[in-house]
Amino acid sequence: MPELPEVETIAAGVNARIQGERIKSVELGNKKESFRTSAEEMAAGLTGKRILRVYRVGKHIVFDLAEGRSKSPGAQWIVHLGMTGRLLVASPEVPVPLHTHAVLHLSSGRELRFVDPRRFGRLSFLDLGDGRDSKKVPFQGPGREPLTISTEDFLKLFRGRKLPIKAALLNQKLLHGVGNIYADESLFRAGIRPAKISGKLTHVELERLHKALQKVLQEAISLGGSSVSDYVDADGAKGFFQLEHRVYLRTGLPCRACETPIKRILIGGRGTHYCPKCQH
DNA sequence: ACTATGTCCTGCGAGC
DNA sequence: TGCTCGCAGGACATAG
Repeated sequence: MPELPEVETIAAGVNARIQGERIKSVELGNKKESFRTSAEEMAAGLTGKRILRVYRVGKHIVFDLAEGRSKSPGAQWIVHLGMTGRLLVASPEVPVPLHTHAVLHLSSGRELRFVDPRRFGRLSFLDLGDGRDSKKVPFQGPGREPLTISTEDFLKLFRGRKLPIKAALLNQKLLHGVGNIYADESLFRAGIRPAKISGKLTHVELERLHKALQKVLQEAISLGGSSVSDYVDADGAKGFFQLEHRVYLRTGLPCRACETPIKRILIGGRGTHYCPKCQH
């Protein structure tokens, strides 16, 4: 489940490998659910464009694309990895994995492949036009960036809400980029029970959560993210943050702080892990 | 305006 | 050993 730190790692890895390359041709699969923009429109839009830059917005990977030698993006390719999506840069002789839904043939002769067994991932193409149409704005993501949001704005997002704080953290329209791992991990580090109602958190608790979330995300980015199930970054290397998990998927194991067994409950249908002694 | 629930999809592991 | 079955979850549609 690639979340913000994993997507950041992958985007940086892809950028380092293919920045500046031109997309010579495109092959798209027939699994319609993978495409938010029709395959025809996407293939036509991508073909011939140059990749200016690859970066992360929320859990999305954004490719800024330009025509010819232009340095301003006239279009964007947006990749959401869903649960099991992967972006691989490979030579043509490397066998194409099962569940490959898109292949971009690049000017270097290599291929950028989008592989996604579960098909929760989504590809979209955004035409930005010549920059004069105010409706054609660059992709901004559904919510606010957790790494840069101010404490004041963070407090506003969660005040007055009647759902569990864990569910609120997962809502991408509030903060984008936080998923199940980092929701659980940040709540542990802030000492807050995941089932606690968002609107009942005190000012102090929300400040602690804001700090804890930013810290845990930054720590994870510096370790290359978590590789819990089938996430592999652009190098094919795995991240190491899972070694730092304090509660996520540690049901029944002793809390790293107090040795109380970690509990697992369901919140909004999601597995949720916490320490009953450290979190209140 | 919010919040809750069901759905999509494949791989994996438990259980027989 | 080999099979079935239930579960995992991010985003979105739909319902309340």
